[in-house]
Amino acid sequence: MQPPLVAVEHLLRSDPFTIATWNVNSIKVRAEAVLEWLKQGQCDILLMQELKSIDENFPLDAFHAAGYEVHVHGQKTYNGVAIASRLPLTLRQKGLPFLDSDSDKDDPQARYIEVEYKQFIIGCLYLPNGNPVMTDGNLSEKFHYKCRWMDRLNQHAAALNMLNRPVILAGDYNIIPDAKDCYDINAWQGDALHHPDTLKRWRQLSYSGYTDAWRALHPAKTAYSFWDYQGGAWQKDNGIRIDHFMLNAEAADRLLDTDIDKTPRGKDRASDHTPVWCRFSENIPSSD
DNA sequence: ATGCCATGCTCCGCATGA
Repeated sequence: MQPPLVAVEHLLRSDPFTIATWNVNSIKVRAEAVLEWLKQGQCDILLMQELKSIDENFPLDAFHAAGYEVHVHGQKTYNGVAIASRLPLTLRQKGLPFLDSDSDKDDPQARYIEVEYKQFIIGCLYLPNGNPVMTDGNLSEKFHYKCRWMDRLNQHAAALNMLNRPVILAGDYNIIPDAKDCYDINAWQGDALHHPDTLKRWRQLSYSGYTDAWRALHPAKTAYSFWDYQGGAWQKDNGIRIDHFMLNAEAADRLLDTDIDKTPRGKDRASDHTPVWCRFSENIPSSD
């Protein structure tokens, strides 16, 4: 009589859950579309970037009414990140730690927010674009900032990985990892999204133990998460894959599935990005 | 090399994005 009870108990203890990341390009303009997408009921935790809003103007009431609590790290006009969740989260921090070599330990750009759900640590990030790479024959301040920001992310990712907990670092990385992640990589050679200096830092994140979840489960596929508003990029499918889930080993072991939901990008007044999601099991799935 | 398109802010042109 015991075995069926044990099996049921196991299911109750390890509910799978889904995290998505979506650069919404203004929460004010996109709130309705985001809530409509959440209403489908498949997303438990949504990581958002490019709110372009201060904390006070985030449409909290509408998210609460839909059953989601929200942690916001906003900023006027630019950047801004938030995490909406129908599972109970604890806020860990807003902003990334600085490097010892950073002379200025201040950064007004709201690009990182981190929470935990049970044993999972979840970071939501909006990595700087970094273009133009050059100004007046020298590497630009914007490109330099992107490289420094990636150094800060990598340092923080390595520190989190020491905790022996599942770590999920997801968001708009503004990195095209490979030719397969682009309609025409030649058009992007030397761009800040596919530049030797930023690709090197992207690889450093892999070397320190983090895996690109979507690429791991779709090794030979081409799919995109961003299509420019300009030049009919969506209609021509001139996209790039720049929104990523990077998972440490403990998180990768719990990954059940991942994909990109193209549907929102095809709607009226869409963001130029579309959601990418990952489904996780709370415990490491056993093969028996 | 740049515009294309979209967004926010201070205004009706500019900065930013990728």
